[in-house]
Amino acid sequence: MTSSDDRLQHLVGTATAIFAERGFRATSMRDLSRASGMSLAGIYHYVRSKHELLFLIQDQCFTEVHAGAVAALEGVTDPEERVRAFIRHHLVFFTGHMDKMKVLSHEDDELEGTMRQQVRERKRAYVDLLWSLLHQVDHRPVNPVVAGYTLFGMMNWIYTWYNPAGTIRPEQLADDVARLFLYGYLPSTRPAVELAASPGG
Amino acid sequence: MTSSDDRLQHLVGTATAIFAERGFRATSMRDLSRASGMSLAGIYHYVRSKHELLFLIQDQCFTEVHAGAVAALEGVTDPEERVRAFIRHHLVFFTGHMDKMKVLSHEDDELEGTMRQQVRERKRAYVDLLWSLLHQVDHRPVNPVVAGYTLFGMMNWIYTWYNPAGTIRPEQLADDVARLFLYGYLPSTRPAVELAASPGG
Amino acid sequence: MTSSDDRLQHLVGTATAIFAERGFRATSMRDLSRASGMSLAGIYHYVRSKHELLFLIQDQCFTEVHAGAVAALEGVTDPEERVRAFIRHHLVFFTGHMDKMKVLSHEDDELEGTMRQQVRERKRAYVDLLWSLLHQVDHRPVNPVVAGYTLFGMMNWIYTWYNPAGTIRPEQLADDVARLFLYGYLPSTRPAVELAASPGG
Amino acid sequence: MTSSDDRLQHLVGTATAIFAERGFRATSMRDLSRASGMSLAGIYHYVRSKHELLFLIQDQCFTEVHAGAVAALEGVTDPEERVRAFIRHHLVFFTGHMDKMKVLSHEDDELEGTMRQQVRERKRAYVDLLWSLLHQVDHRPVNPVVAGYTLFGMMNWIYTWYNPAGTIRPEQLADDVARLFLYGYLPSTRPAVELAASPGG
DNA sequence: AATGAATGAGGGTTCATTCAT
DNA sequence: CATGAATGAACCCTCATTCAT
Repeated sequence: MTSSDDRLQHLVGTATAIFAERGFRATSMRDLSRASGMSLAGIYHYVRSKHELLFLIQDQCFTEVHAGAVAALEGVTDPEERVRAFIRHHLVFFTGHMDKMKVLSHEDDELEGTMRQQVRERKRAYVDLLWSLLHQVDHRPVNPVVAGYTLFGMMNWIYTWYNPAGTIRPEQLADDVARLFLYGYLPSTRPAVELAASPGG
Repeated sequence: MTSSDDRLQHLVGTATAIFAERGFRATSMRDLSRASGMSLAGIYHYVRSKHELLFLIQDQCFTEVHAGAVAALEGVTDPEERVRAFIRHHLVFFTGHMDKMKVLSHEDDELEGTMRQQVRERKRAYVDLLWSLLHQVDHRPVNPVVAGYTLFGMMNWIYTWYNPAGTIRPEQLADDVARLFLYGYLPSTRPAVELAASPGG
Repeated sequence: MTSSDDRLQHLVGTATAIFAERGFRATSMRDLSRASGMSLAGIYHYVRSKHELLFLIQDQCFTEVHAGAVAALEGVTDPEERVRAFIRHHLVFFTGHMDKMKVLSHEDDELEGTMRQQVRERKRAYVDLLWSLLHQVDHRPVNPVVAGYTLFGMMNWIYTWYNPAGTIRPEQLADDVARLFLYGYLPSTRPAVELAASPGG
Repeated sequence: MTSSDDRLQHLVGTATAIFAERGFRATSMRDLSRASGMSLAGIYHYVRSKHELLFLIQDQCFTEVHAGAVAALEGVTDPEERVRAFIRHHLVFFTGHMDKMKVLSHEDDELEGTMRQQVRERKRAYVDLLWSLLHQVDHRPVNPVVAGYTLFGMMNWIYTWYNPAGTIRPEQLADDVARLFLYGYLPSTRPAVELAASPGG
């Protein structure tokens, strides 16, 4: 027996998959009807509009990652470790939900009015969390705004290339990204070498 | 007197702006007609379809950045410097053409058939160029695929947040990103510390 | 209360009339909308495309005439009489459905793919029926293919000139055509033979 | 060097072929432009409209067959022989010009106004010619209108099935049709009369 | 709760034709 | 003569949504 709420979640899940695959605009309510097995009119019992479906996806997802990140940070005290934990959680979460990630990133601009606002707020809360973590770490003098967005870029861009069924494991991906963000692509960096070399060799 | 080619370029330019603003699918040919000042049917003298317009934008743009990158690398021999030059060119170019960047990134999946293929090839050539640069630099043992895509993520994500009219200058942005990618967010000392600490660790 | 099927048949009927009057290509879906009293979009609830409407007309009609012909032949054993029965049925049927006849004849080449194929098959079954009747009658040594097509020409051409509201009754038309096909325009023929055989010639 | 008139005739010829193949309505001026090698606007130097092109085809063609029929009848005095001559000419002419035949038959209703009227008159003259021939032959008591249209049906229907490149020679086709029309499909009868008449013939 | 039926608005594209050059 | 460029009107069809049942 499926409850009304189950049916809504089934719908939201189907929508996530199809929006991710085809794009929000390119998906018709008929597509959703077909894919979800619900009648076209039936969908409107659970949702006021196509846009509300998108809203639900994005709202739920931001709420979920945010809560997940908070949980992942619990007990971690070292600032650098906390950044690493955030990165690891973000990537493990989204490599497991590539479709949500795509819908979040790609359909970022489709909502309007109240829905838009609420999603924006949820998103801001999540972004602000990373922001605060970055501030608490002793860092290279780069623009912190740039650093934050850059890190999100590193992580979120994976929706364009990462294949969860491929050889790269999510944890490994997370480690690589964390290492790249924290220490950079070059080996132990030049300054470090200089420092290490100066006193005792 | 405007030549036929000028008119086409005007059209492509208008389309780039509107596609970037509203998205390819959300833009109607009537929108383009209005914005370009050409009649709806007149557009079809220069372009076989709405998709061809997208194709022209993407094809031209990839051709252009690729040529620009090659030019920017000319005379630069140090491997690390070459990576930096690539990053700087990419970011200076795209901060000056945010709309193109958005259309390239956001409408990456709209084309089909031959057009898709050709754009894919142009893109590959450009990506491969960065790939080769990364290989020639002595680097931290991270998955090179991950490193390349991650760098593109850092750079391309700017279409979601960077405001060319704001306070961050393109060159400064480029420097920050390059530094972040090459040396990481943490201050240079850190690896040295690890090294120093290892004997006792 | 009109059932969904009634509405479809109403639509098919309207389409038959207008396609016959104006031609398939010259008829717009808006014309059909106007004439049927259904909204433009509403039409697409019953039919996938304008071509499907044409398909339905042709498919139903060939199915109908074929069944009618088979019924008309029932119990008729004399080969010559069977040919006559076929002719009579064909002409009585189509003089009563001039619009269908026109759409069948005039729009014979508009369909493509599966629809075309299916209509072709239905048509072939009907034509083959006449073919077999002609073979079973003792006949003048003319090319049988020519004879068959010629007879269809005699009958089908009426869509270009026959007026059901005029003075010529369908049955009379059928008799005339049957007599022309079987005995020819010139007198003599069988009576002539009888005459020749008679004593006083 | 091609004269202006040659160019027009080239255009009319091309149009005939394409109208026959695709239908008048389904043929665009661009199709004609492509097929004729003339520019789209250039066509309008020779012709006021697409409809005028159809008019020229039909007008010329009816004029031509009519003149041909008159010539074919010259010197033939026997009424029955005259009917046969008409049939033979009609079929030999049109098997050699299948495309014209199709355009004449299939696009019979496209013209309007003066053009329509003039074509109608030319057609009437030609039809009346057959009419008069049929009246002068001693015939079976069928409705003469029916007989005339029926004969045209026998002959004109060939545009739906006859293949000039096939095995049936035009002359043979003409003989078969003439025999069918004059003597009918059933055997002998008639020859018996001829036999009976021969002693004194 | 669920759905078949219905629709106004709008989508991309093609058309016959005109006109400046 | 010839043509590239241009366009208003119209094409078939799809859309998100509503409503009677």
